[in-house]
Amino acid sequence: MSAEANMEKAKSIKTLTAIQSEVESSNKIALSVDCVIFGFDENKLKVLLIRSDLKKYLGKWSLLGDLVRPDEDLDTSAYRILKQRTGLNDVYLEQVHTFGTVNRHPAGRVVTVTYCSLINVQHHKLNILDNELHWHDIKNVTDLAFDHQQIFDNCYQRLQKRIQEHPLGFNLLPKKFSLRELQNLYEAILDTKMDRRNFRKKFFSMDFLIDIDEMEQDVPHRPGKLYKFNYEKYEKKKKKWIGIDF
Amino acid sequence: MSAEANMEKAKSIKTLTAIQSEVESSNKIALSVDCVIFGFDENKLKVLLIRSDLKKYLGKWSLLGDLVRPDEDLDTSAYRILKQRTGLNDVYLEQVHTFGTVNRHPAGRVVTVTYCSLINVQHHKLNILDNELHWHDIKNVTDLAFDHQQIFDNCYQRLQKRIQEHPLGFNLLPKKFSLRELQNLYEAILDTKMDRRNFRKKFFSMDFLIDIDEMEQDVPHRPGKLYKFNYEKYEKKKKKWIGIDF
DNA sequence: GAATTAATGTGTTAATTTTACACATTAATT
DNA sequence: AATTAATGTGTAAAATTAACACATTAATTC
Repeated sequence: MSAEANMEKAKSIKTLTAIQSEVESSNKIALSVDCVIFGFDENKLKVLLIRSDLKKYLGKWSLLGDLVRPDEDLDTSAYRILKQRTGLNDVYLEQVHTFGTVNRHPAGRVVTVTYCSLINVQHHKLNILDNELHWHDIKNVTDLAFDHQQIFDNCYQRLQKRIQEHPLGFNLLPKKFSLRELQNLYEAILDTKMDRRNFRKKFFSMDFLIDIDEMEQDVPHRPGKLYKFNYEKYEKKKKKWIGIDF
Repeated sequence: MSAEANMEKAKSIKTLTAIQSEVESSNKIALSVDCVIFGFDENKLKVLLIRSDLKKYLGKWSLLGDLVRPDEDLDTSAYRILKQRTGLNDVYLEQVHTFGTVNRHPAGRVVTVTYCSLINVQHHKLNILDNELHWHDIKNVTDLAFDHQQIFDNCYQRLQKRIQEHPLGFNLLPKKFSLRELQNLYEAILDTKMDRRNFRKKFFSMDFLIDIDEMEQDVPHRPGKLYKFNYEKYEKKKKKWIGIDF
């Protein structure tokens, strides 16, 4: 390689000290977090949306988001937003993808990091009395503000994939649940019908269900047994599996 | 809910117009892209690293990264960086995760979006003559600058997972390859030994291999048949699978 | 060039996992 | 007491994965 070529190369590869000065310059970008919050109610998978008040998207619904503060970890930011909107902090929350096309936001360049959360609708009803917030049946989620439709689709597909690898669904159910409720949830998320016997077999073989020796109450049919999720056992088993962010 | 409570709520839930003004304010963060570039050479999985010239990390190795430009899509930025470092642009490139703890970078608040790429070392030897760049055996990758060790570990684990779901490995091999080379690659990535017969059976049943009716040349043993990867067929099949970012 | 060596190339069987499928049981309702 | 609609369970077939051994080829050695 010629000296000229090396010079050329040296120019094209930015050094870290160069980056350092750039960091201090105005070479910055607004960064936001958007949360796709799934719930499960009336046997339907729901997503929590907020009404957009931006002129361009007046009347449209959008995801729950906010700018990341300069002194705030990314994950912390996601938890803050979730907390602000739902009052909840002890939930499954996972980073999904970062969206950063130049013109995705009408207010200027905003890169957004998406997080996904699964919460129990029944336990947090009080937090969504606000008119601006609403649980939407995911079947009716279309035409969101900004690129939020794309973000939602991405998260939903990811949820469909991950629920088949990990028993995340428990986060959407009450502490005590019947196997029928569990199956309804899976059928709603995956948009498919499953064989009841094979479904039960599969979950029992996973060995994450604790038989609490209680029955459903006030159901208009033969009550089913109630179970709790064995988080402890799950956490132990997770460590033995291969993967990143269990 | 009382009027006061509603006021309180209105304050805590930031409106989009509020965000708009914030976007224009100084509430911005430096955003970078870091690329974890995997290669395969001498039957070893390698990762391309650059020598850090930041005082704090003098002598340490780091990932290839650069700040995202305000007028540049995130993906575009990743491709630009890859192109700058390797001269390559037509490769598999995938966003992995975004790292954003406050103190991850000594130069200030820098949130970084990680991308992962698989390239063919043989085809791009010329681009890494630069002393500052080096292919590291992944077994010897420890103690990188910044939080790059964590980022690398994350990408490597993800690669291990994804290679089992998708035949990404072809991107690391020359256009023509033998089944032994392919298996060596998988064994290097997954750090395991596999049964040769089952491995071959599996790949043939996938039906992504084109028999080009050529044999290995200049090997010190019985030459094996050479194959090409059927990208077209793979692309077609991808569409039928469930998932996000195939 | 014959013998040796070290790799390629192939098929079957067992084990495991997944799928398909039917009937007895229970408790609420009529 | 009879009816209804759900829960709860087991088995057989099918598909997938795992284990395993020997003949073949061409380069190398003698």
